[in-house]
Amino acid sequence: MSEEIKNNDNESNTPGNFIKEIIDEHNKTGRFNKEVHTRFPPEPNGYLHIGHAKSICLNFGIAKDYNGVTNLRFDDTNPAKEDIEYVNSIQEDIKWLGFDWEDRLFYASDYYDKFYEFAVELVKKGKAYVDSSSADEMRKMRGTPTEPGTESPYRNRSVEENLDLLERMKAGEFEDGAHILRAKINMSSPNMNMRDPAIYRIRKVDHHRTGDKWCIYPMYDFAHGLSDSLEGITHSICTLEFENHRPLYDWFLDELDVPHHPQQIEFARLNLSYTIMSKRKLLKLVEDKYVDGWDDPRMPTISGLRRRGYTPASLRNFAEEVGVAKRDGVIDVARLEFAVRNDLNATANRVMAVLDPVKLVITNYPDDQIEEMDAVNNPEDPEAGKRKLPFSKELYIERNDFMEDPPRKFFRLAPGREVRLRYAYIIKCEDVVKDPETGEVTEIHCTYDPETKSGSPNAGRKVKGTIHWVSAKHAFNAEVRLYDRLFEVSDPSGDKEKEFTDFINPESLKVLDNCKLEPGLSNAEVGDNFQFERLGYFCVDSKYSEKGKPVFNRTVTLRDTWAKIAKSGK
RNA sequence: UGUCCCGUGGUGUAAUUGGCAACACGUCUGACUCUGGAUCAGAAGAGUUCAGGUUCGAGCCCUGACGGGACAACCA
Repeated sequence: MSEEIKNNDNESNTPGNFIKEIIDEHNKTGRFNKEVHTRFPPEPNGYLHIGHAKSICLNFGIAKDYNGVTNLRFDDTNPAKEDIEYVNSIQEDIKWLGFDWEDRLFYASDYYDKFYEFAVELVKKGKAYVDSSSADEMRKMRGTPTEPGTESPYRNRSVEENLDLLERMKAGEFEDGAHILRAKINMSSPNMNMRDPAIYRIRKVDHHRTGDKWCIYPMYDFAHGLSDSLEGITHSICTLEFENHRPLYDWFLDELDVPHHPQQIEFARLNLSYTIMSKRKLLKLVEDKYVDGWDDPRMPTISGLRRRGYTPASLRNFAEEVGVAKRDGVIDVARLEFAVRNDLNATANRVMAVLDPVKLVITNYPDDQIEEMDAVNNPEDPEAGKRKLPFSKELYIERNDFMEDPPRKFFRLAPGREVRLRYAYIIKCEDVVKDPETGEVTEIHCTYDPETKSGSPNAGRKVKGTIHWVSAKHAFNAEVRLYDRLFEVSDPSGDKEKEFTDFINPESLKVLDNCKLEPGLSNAEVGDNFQFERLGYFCVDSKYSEKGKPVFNRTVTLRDTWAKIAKSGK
């Protein structure tokens, strides 16, 4: 009996954060007499990344917490940078993440007519003017953060003249940059954003939605708050760098005759160690071919993470775990890796895969005998059932599961030692065959103990190690791609002397083309996730796989305490 | 030399709105184990940037310092 938790209907019941405090306060005072309404407002100028995922989870999550709704709105006010390709990929990524904007898909460009009317209203109120200074002149007149700006010589044009000029700007009479519409606020404001910011600029380019209808386009600061207002957004959540823009956001809504004034709230964007998030830099990685496109499995893009094998749930849980605050910080990628492991551990079927094979011969096993061994698909999930694994005299095992001269704490195979072959027998290493030239081990000869078959009554004998294997004659040969962190330093942008590309991890991708997998894996399909026992989680690559010939990507390794011991040298 | 924001274990978030700091990741033990995975049990680790003040009592309020960040696109 624990029904003591009291809950206001309009109060959240998930862990607190500063945004919820603000919303709770609004609900208490009745600032908005409507449900919580948020929006996710990407500019369609690139692919979404894990940082956007945080924002998506936040916006949709907060709304859901309060029984509200969320819009998807493309902030498409700069046609020069935007493209339909991005509006499509963005929608795909949000859906894949598991969020639904239902019928609330909007574009800032839907409001271009209204924006123009608002601009006219501003001009008529004497709150905006057309400036004919060049961009360069304007920059000089803007001053610096510590010095006030100076007023433009065009600042006091009459309303009539401004109206006329604005109309002719719209009509296409002027070239790009000839004139610009500015808000008339305060050139000596300590907040640079208030020094007569631009509202409309001339851009004679086609827009991916409105075509050539417009040649003047609104600026973000003008368009964003108005879009929010028109859509009835209550809480407009954005990142910290817009903090100084809030007075301007509010100014437009105060000056203009709008029915509704949303609250802008800023939070700290996601920073991940060993990861780059800047769109410009991600673009460089793609353009200069450091990676294999926006969806390269090493990219922090949602499409990259998807191809890497990350699940939507793992990303959502990650976003939930890292929380939200105003303090800027860096999240360790290890947490993202934890999130996938955690999800995949519960859901991914286990399979046997030998990535770096060396042949193992069981000398006392009958030449042509084949046994079917029972293997559990997922010990975490009884529903997942069992499967049969063919076992025979010649097997492949992982090269690094054998050492001729093992260090302390090495529990695996070595001359004279016993290990268990998972789901099969205990074997003992009797001999090693080497290439006379290179000295490389080419075959390991073992004997098996027939009494120790997995599942049999006498199987109980304990040995120190268990290793995985694949029957040589049944093995499915496949390509496996081992991905690791793209950068070898925690903060690739932290060194002023060097380019971030100087820190690319040369081992971030290893392609292995002679991997021996259990036969059933030949049927694996895109979207399947597996745990290769003792190695890590792998998925079927969506780009290089062919029917019947899947290529596998390593999503993340298993936690590996042996690697840690080996590395520490003890 | 301006304005705004931020400052809690290694990292990230909490702290019933003023009642002697909790959770997660990471780290380290140990148990268990046919995955050196998972699981289980436990440990170490902050007295909340600093200094004053208000208060019976401050991480929460006030003042000042210090530290970090944002702002000078006709980008978003």
